[in-house]
Amino acid sequence: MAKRPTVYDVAEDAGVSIATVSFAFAKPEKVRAETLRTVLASAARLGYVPSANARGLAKGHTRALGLYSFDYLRKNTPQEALASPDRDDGRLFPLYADVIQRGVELECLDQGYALMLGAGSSAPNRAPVVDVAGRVDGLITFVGAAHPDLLQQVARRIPVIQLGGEAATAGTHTVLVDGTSAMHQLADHLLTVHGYRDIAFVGDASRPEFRQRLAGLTQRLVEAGLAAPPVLPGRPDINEVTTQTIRRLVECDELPDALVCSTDQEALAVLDALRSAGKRAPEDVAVTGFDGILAGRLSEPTLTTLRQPMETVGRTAVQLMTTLIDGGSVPEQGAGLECTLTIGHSCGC
Amino acid sequence: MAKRPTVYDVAEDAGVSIATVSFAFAKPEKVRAETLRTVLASAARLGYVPSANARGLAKGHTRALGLYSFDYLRKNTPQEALASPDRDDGRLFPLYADVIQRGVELECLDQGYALMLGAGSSAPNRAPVVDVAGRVDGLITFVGAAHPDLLQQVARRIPVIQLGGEAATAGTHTVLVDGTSAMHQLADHLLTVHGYRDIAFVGDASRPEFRQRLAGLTQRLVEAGLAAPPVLPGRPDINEVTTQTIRRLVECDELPDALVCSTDQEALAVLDALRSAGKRAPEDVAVTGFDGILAGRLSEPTLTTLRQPMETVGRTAVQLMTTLIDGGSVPEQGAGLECTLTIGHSCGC
DNA sequence: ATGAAAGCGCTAACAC
DNA sequence: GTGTTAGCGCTTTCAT
Repeated sequence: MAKRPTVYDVAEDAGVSIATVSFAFAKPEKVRAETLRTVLASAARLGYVPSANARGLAKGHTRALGLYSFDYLRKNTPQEALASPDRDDGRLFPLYADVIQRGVELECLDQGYALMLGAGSSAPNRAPVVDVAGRVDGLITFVGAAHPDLLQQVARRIPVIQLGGEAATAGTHTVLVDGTSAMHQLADHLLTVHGYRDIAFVGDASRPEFRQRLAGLTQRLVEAGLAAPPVLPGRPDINEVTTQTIRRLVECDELPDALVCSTDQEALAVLDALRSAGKRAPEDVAVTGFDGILAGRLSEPTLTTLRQPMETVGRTAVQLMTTLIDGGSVPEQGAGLECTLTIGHSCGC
Repeated sequence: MAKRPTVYDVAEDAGVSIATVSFAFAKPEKVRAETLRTVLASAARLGYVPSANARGLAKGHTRALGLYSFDYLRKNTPQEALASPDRDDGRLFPLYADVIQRGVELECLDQGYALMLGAGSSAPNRAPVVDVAGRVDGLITFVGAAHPDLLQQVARRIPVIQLGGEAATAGTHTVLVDGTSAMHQLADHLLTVHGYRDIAFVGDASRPEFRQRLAGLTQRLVEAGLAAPPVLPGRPDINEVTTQTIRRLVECDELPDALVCSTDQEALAVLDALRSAGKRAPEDVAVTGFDGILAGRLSEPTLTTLRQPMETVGRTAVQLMTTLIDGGSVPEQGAGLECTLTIGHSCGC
């Protein structure tokens, strides 16, 4: 890495000015063929690689998009066997966020944008979200991955799109998934097909998707003349919490007809917890998830869940972003993308 | 995105110099508490986000790594049913490269680096690999994803590490996987446990991993007094090629005892092709793969394969890279990482 | 068609 | 502790 050659080096070597070197790369047609050859030859020989930093600085944009995600979503949480022997450690893969990310990657590729990945906590202090924001023309982030204040700050500089949640931070755009109507479908299935009446909700109230999903469920239960579902604590990232919840339920012999979980990860944790508590799903209690991750189709029993159009979410975000960057305007919240009720064995079907 | 505030704006607003603003962020302890508060307040109010481009330019590095991969590996190739209903389209996921990428991502996160993703063809012309190379402190690339000449050029500027292949381009480092000894294991299994004698190899000779794997197999066959295996054309990215190959074999009634495929994707394609030709594995012919992707564990029959430590490959690359960036030195080719023989049903077990 | 020169936003000496 | 200033490497008028 001795000396990174610059335009100056190339210019000198080729016996032209730096402007010509620049043009040779940017607008080859504006340079005489002869000169062009000389310059390109020098560049190749010297091993010239243009600095995207300098270019970005000069042009005011970088042709790169940023994707910011939770760090805890990406950490490895030890899990049960089905948790992919495919991996060196225990984390389930691919998770919800992984598939969305894939959509983002693919669409960036298609649109000719580079993608900068970053992740971190949602702590309000010097967060890395600003770090990635400073490098790109637009920032896509999972709802809740970064502190709203920070995002709002970033949004004054570049377009910001939040993924998969409801409600946007001011100045920010959102790709919506219709969690409410999705839950309606599930509730209808549980109520009508299975005739369950005693239904509880398991989830982490601090997660952004929680409220909407719970609301959707509650709505249908109430419409059916039932009480709002009890909410049991669970945390997709800390199985222990879920385990405690289930143990308590089992010890008090208070298992409901069905445990509707806020996410698939949560549901899988519930399935594990039930198993170790000596109970079975769906015989002793029905269990459902939300998201439609791969692991849910491999679990025993297979998970009844609401499958989100994950890749589409990612691709849509990038499409909105490029529109925004090109000066176009898009509604702050697009129509919510639809989820698909996917029936597995865990609901009793 | 009206006006992206800069250090100048913040400085003016806070009534200090730009140097103080810079210090406030870089070395808060070198600034009087009072001043610090003022500056930070102004920055927050103005929505100041430091430009990583400018910073990178000034400091000479970016704290970002680049990962460059095949575009065709990431495109969607329509596949058979098992090809993951989890997805919006037909591509298998996660593939070999996806899991390695995950390892890279995770390790970057751990080390505090941002990750820039890029992909493209291996065409020698204005390739995007240079584009991502220009933005980062180090470039990790899949063997064969970028043209060697280009890589060599890039390597004069920043450290370059190639993934998963043998042989490095000059000036480049490599994370090796020991494909040869892996193939030995498989060959021994096929030869000893199953007693197969008539073994053929299926793969794309233009792919970098091809040679090593074929060599490993050939070696053992020859040692066992057999002829070198015939090589049948297949291309992991174009099922049609594999289909043709299998059809021809079946029509001529020349199916060998076993078809050793260069990759899992190839093996899955072979399985499909056999099925549509009315033949079955492992009854009519044994089939094996290489890589250990998820889809191979979900296929029918499950695939006997050599599982690469994919996540470890990715993490190792990042570790080498940071060592290199910090001025350390590492051997051009580390010891090859070991693969694990994973027995499925496709070999007849 | 090519060159000269003025920034782009930030960091890092070096002064004060 | 804070301000001045000279770059970092490239793009881009504006001349020539």
